[in-house]
Order: sequence, then structure tokens, then C-alpha cells
Amino acid sequence: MATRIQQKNTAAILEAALDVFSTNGFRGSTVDQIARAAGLSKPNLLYYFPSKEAIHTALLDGLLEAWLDPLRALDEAGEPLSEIVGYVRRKLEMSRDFPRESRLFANEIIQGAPRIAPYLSGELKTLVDEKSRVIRRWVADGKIAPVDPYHLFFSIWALTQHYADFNVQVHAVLGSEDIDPYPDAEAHLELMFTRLLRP
Amino acid sequence: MATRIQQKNTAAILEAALDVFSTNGFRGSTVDQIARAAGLSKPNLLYYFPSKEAIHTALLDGLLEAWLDPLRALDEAGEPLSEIVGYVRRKLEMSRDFPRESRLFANEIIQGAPRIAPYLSGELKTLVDEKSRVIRRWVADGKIAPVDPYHLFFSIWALTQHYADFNVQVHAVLGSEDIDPYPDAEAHLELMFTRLLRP
DNA sequence: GTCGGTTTTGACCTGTTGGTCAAAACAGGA
DNA sequence: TCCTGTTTTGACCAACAGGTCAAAACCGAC
Repeated sequence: MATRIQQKNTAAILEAALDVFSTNGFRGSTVDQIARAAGLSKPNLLYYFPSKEAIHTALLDGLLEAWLDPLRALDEAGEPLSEIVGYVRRKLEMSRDFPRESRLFANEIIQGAPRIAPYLSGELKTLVDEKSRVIRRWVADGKIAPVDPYHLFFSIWALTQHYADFNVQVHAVLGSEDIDPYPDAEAHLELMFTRLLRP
Repeated sequence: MATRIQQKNTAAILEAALDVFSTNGFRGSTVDQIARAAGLSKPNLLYYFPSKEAIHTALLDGLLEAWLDPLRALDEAGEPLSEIVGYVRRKLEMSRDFPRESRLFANEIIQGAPRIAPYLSGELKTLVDEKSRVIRRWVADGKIAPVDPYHLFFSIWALTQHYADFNVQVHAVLGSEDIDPYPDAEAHLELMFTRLLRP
């Protein structure tokens, strides 16, 4: 249905918008900014998306879907500790490979989640509830040390997303733009959760 | 020097601005919004602060000072594990008692720290470098388990600030606006760092 | 090449925003 | 009470932002 030009331009717009929205927030971004970054004129951009809001929504919709995948992959049948550490690793990889998406999400939540509150208390909560039961079962079976499953998940999110959302601070404190904090971060997080959960 | 009226109004403005900036970011906030929240007219507000930028700067300056205090209190002469757990506890209390300040800071960092980059690689880095040496000494003396000091601090910041910055998500996932997540959070974090650092 | 649909653009409109200014209202001490 | 400095305000401005529109440019099938 969509022509080649349409595909190319909508992709360019979403790419540019991700850049702009993730560093300036929704209200802090302008349509002109996005248009320039996408190499289009403002009216031309508005030919592809009816409004600034629509671009933002399109980005969020795409993001929220992908956001849950790593947690979905947490397998009750697997070896508990390595399942959880694997989840941590996947989340950290997402932080490294998609930092703009992480910041887009963070911006949204910090500002009170005006547009994604239903998602949080809907899909997200449902999935977390479900996986929390898995964690509890593992604890009950003595396969991992006792832990509050909800705060376990909060910890994982906080720790992994920190490296994307606060990367400016991480680099400033480490003292060099050039070193890659992720290898050390991965080792550190693996250590943390292993020590926490080892029965 | 300042009259009673001046004191009252500048205080009201800063209080209102903290509310507005922390939930909307700098560009997302308007002077009118702040003025209304402070119970003043816009020109009246601009009689006390020369510009929107000036209000924001005043807030950040006040914040950055207080931000370092809990870390400064980390005492090399104390008992290592309880010093670190104490630091975690202080940071978590700040998250609970000053969530708007935390979000103001988070907004700033996420958006690339345009106005506080010097602080990050200056005062903050200096202090972290210093305290990292303390951590390393504790590790070398076998008083705590081996750990990367920088990533230890990142972990503490990420975990504690998460409860302020992402509190909407925390409450959505926990399922009720009314329960206070902090008691459980504190227990969880104490457990985490104890298990991580116990020699 | 021509023709229909697609894509692009310049000009424009409306509401908002940060900020100014001169004048009015309001202290409160002499 | 009056007088001087402080505080407050309504009216205003220029820049900017989101969005519209009609016309122009462009494309690919015939």
C-alpha cells in the first residue's frame, strides 16, 4: 500500500522524532526541529503525520510493545538464577543499544505518564504480576534466596535504565567520554544479582 | 536586606517553580504557569526574577548543594558496611522527602545536562573519586567484598532515585495509590547491599 | 509526452510565550 | 497626613509554535 517514498519518509520522521523527543521531551520539542532533522519541510512532515502528537504516539506505541519482550522471555521452566541474570543482561543490552528509547520512556514517566498510564496499570502490571508469581514460587521452592519480587523488578529496571537515562552523568563521573561503561556495568550487575539471589 | 514581602514571594515562586519544572521540564513549563501556582501575576513574578531561566538556575543551585551532602557524610572511619547502607538509607529518604527535587535533577540529566555539565565533571566527580578511594581501601583491607566503587555508587543512585523519578510506574505496578512503597523498598535495598558487600 | 495521483512547498493564520513598560496601588516612616 | 520607595498590574510587543491551504512540482504508468 505504502509507496517507497512514504516508507522512507515516515521512517526518517520517526527516527528524527526519536532523537528530538528523547532529548527534549514532548513539550520541549518543536515540529520544525523534527522536520529539519528528518530533512523535510514542516508542511511536508505534516503530510505524513497529522500532528506532533501523532508522531509521539506512534513512537510510544512501537516502544511499549518492545519494552515487555525481555520480561516475557523470563522462563519459569529455566534455571532460576540464570533466568533472572539473563533478564538483567537483556535489559542492559537494550539500554546500550536503544538509549533514546529508554530516555523517551523515562521522560514520559517522570512527567507523570500522561499518555501511558493505562499501559502501566494494564499490560505492564499484568505481566509483572504474573512473573512475580514465578519469582515467589522459586523462593518458596528454595531455588533462590527470599526477595520481594516487585522490588526485585524495580531494581532491575532502575539499574539497567540508569546507564541509558543518566549516561551523561555516568560518563562525567567516570571522567572520559571514550570509555564504554557497559562491560563493567554488566559484570557489576551480574555480581549484584548473583549475591542477592544465591540461595 | 530583603523585606518580608520579598522573602515570602521569592519563596512562593521557588516552591511553585519546583512543582512546575519538575513535572514539565524547563521548556515544557511556562512563566504563566509558575506565576499562577505562586499566586502572582506574570509581570509581578518577573519583578522578583529577571527571567524564567533565572528561576530555574536558582532552583538548581540550591539543589546541587544539598545533593552531595549524604555522600560527604560517608565516613572512612566508620564501620564500612553500615556506612554504605547508611548512605543508601539517606539517599532513599531524600527520594521520599524531596521527590520533586529528584525529578528536577533527572529531567536535567536526561536532557543532556545542558546547564549542569560543569557540576557533574567538577564537584560531583571530585567527591566520587575521593569516596571511591575509600571504598577501594575497604576492599583492599578485606572489610567488604570486592566491588567496583564507581558502579557501586551508580547502583545506589539508580536504585534510590528510581522511587522518586518513576514513582508513577511504581504505584501503577503495585496496583494501589495508597500503599507506601518506601518501607519495603528500604528493606529490599538494605538486603541487596548487605548481600553484595558482606565479605 | 501526457495524465492522474502523489509529494512538496511558500504563504499564511491563530494562539502562545517570554518579556517590557509606564502607570497605578500600596507600604510605612517622618 | 504626606512622601518616598516598593510592589503590583493591565496593556502591549515580537518571536515562536502548531497547523492549514492552494498551488506548484514531481512521479510513474500508459
